[in-house]
Amino acid sequence: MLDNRKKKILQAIVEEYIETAEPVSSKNIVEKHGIDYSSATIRNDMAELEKIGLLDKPHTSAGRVPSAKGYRYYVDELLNCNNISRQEIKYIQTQLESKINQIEDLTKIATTTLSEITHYTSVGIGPRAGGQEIQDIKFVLLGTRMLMAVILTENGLIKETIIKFDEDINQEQVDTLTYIFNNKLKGRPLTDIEGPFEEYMHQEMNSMLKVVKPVLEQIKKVLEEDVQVYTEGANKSFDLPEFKSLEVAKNFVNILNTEKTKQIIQILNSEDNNQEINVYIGDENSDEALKEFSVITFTHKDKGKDLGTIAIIGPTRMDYSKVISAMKYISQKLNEDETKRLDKGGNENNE
Amino acid sequence: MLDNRKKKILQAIVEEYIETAEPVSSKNIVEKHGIDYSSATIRNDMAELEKIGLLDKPHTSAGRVPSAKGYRYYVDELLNCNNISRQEIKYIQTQLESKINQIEDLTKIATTTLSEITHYTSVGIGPRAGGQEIQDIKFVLLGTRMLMAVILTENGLIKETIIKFDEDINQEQVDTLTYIFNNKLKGRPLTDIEGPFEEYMHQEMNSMLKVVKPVLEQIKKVLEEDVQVYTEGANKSFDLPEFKSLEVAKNFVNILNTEKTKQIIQILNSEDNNQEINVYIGDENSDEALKEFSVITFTHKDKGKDLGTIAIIGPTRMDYSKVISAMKYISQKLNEDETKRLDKGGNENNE
DNA sequence: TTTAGCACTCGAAGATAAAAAGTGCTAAAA
DNA sequence: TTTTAGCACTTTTTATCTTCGAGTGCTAAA
Repeated sequence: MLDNRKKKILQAIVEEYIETAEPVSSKNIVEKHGIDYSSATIRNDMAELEKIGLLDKPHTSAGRVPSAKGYRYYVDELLNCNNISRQEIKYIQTQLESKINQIEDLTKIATTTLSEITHYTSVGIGPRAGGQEIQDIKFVLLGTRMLMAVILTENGLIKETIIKFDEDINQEQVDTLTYIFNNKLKGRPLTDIEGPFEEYMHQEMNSMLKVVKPVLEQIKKVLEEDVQVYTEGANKSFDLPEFKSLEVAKNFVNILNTEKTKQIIQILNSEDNNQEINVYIGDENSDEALKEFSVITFTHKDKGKDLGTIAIIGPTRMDYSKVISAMKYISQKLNEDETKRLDKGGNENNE
Repeated sequence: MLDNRKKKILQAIVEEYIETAEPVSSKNIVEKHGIDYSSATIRNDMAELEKIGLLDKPHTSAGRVPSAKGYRYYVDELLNCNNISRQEIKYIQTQLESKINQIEDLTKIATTTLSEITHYTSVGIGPRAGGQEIQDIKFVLLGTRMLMAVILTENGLIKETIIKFDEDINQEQVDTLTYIFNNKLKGRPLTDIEGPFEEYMHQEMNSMLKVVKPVLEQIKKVLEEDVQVYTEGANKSFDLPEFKSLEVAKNFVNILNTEKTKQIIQILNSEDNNQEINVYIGDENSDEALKEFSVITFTHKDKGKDLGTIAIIGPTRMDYSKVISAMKYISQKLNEDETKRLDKGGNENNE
């Protein structure tokens, strides 16, 4: 357990370093952070904080820098998570209330807003469709050899895809298709489309196989692949001093490579953590590429159902207070809206 | 007009510089590019090429570097635009022939493929829907207060959007909607949805206004906004020596900012140029941010209709020969496939 | 018209030195 | 026991100078 003064010193160092990106000296703490002891006293405490592993020292004659563990302590114990101004609150409200037609749009807007408020790079991924219950499936014939499948889930997620055929198909076949799919799948999780349902179709619906097979394949493809990824404000990070190092900048661009981002966020989220907001600092990240960055994520959920994940990615020297405050507020706001949305039966005004 | 030797020297300098990123010396040209004159002779020619503005000199004791004008001459007069290997051709074929369901997918795959072949960053934007003729419009009721509109155009472009209502709507209203829209809009360009049609609806269809108004608004929104942008291989550029300069790297990331890319490519394409492939070298770009980069674009067209634009963005020291060769091949291949696709009536196998 | 030869220029790389910033420790003060 | 003044020590930063090498430009001859 740290005594009070050490806590204050750690906090001062973390906050000063977040602000200036320069190692913090004992003198600086006395002068700028109103801790009324001599610099020698501070130095002694700093040496101890370093011994416990909360601070690092770039070299002998530099000041101190928080270690990953130091940031962790700060985030867990010292951080003010209500660091958000009236203006910012107003801005978030305006943004989130703009006209939205789908859950994906909501995630996207939240992603953008978060990046704008925090000035860090944000990444959003749409909800994983997997576990959700199917509410309705529609098939629409487009021309003679093309079909559109529209799948609605309980949470208002809408997936649509185009299916093309080698031969003409007619309205009757489409109606049968609609009937079978709805009859067998309504109320079941999306994942049921693969597995038992597929087997059933193959065995019982032999006559329809020519139509059913491409449909199933295409739907499966869409459910697997189509996780939308939004990246916002990648350029903002490049103004940060840590991006002076070409190596860091390169790694960062590599991480934002869509393929990789998706993977990473999913790894992060799968790691049990059912906290509202998850913070991964530096080498706490299991992914090698992320070890010199920090990631803060939250998943917008409703009754345990995933509605999309949003993350902030930045240097370990990140303004945790600001990011976490903004996330908390956005998260809360999304939940309010969600409640409203469901109360109204999914019928927001389009105007 | 350049004499033969000067042409050869210019070509040697451009190609050597593209390969090594180092200023090229007179000695290098004699030794590595089989031009059988003394270095002094080459030096004299180089001085003249510099005087005409085709070469630049970083400083007195460095070799020469092509100027934007020099690259332009090279691209227009000296370039081998058939610089593509058997292997690469094969790879492109495989990629483009993979299962594709929509024009957007095709643009996306072509964008990815181009980046993979050239090792530069590529950007693709989906077709602008604007001018295309409407082939069919479908409305699908999803629940009681939600409608999906699906618009098919003559070229197989499919746009869909969700519309939400304040009040319940019924199947009858949807049928009326379908009838009116198709009756009035089939065979007309998409742009007709705004303007005369909108006025007509407001005047004649007063009874339906509550339903029609949100529909029109949402459709207009989708047609305006929803130009897909794909960026591929942004990380590849970061290995190029010009990206050692932080300033350059930063500008580049800024350009790839989705918003901006879209804008830029559309500016580039609006500049009359109805060439198959357009090359904009360094300060030939009107956009300030692009002046230290080169952009090569082509638009995949069918009967004058825009089916998507793909661009390569890289340093002015770009391997024009390789990029242009790859683009030419992809462009040609896309046109072949397009012909096939239309012949078959838009019915590719889904398998 | 071409080329050999050489003086000249400029940047890159290395060496040295002085300056600046901060710590760690010792010994004294509170 | 805790705090602090003071100072030696360490390490980075910055500036200046030198040297080295690469490459040109020009002159005069082939």
